Amino acid sequence: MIDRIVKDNKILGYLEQEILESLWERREASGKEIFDSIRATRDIALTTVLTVLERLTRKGLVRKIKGNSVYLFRPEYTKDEFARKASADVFKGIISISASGASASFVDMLAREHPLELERLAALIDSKKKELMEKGKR
Amino acid sequence: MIDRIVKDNKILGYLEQEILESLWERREASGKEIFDSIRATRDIALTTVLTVLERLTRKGLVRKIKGNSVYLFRPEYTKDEFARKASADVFKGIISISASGASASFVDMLAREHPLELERLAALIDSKKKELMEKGKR
DNA sequence: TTGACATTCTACACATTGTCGAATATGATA
DNA sequence: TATCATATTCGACAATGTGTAGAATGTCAA
Repeated sequence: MIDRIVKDNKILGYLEQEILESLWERREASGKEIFDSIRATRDIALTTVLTVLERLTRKGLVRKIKGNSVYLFRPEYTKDEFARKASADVFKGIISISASGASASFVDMLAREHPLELERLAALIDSKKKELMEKGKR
Repeated sequence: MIDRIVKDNKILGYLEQEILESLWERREASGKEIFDSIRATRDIALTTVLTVLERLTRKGLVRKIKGNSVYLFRPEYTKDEFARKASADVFKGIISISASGASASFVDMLAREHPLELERLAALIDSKKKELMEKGKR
């Protein structure tokens, strides 16, 4: 039920994310290379990949670079940067609905998916609190 | 640019969320009441509201109850529950892309939107860590 | 000039969301 | 009971986003 709300749990479409992931792995690649990497898994047309690459470029997520004989694509942001930026809005929306619910959910999920990150998150909070206190003083 | 990815920063459509919010405020209301509450702001048709209410019901977010002379609607979840559930999948997706990026972004956003919640978040992490340690022992 | 390969265009299908009018159902009343 | 007002449901349309890919076009070397 509720699952559907989130549009298949993706910030991007499946194929879009697939392609981005492939690009993150390679740092830079031609459309054909991406195509090959995806075709390894499933049947797909080259033009489909090209189209999506084009769309990602239009969205500002991928940069298209003239190479020697082919265009090359590279992600405009690192995974980290992307996660940061892309999630900012989602977080904002969710926090605006319920900050406490969002926190609880986030911690749960982080604990389940990346328990080690809990530590870093705690540290982040600490420094953020200090930062806020500094601001408060001024 | 990146803003667009998140489908207008919403987990739900604008109108859907507007209606849900109105329902959360009222605990329970007829379609007409919701309609009135929204029409106070902008021009909209009754049937539009009814339709969306119907869709929210189908999505399992709202319950439709036969009242005396009219159907009544009430949210199936509290705001908190909703935020928790709805965000779980989004968080999962984002964490899977980059746990550290997600954490950073979350803390930033929380600090900006609900600084007081930082405290509670820190506490949540503590208890979650303890919980994990317990599990570890067993 | 002709291929072979690269790139762009155009298009379709499907799902979601906002938007309503038209049709229909229901209950009170003349 | 026939009628009216009101409530509810149906069916539709437009816009957008995404996956999908064939057709058309461009480009460069032999």
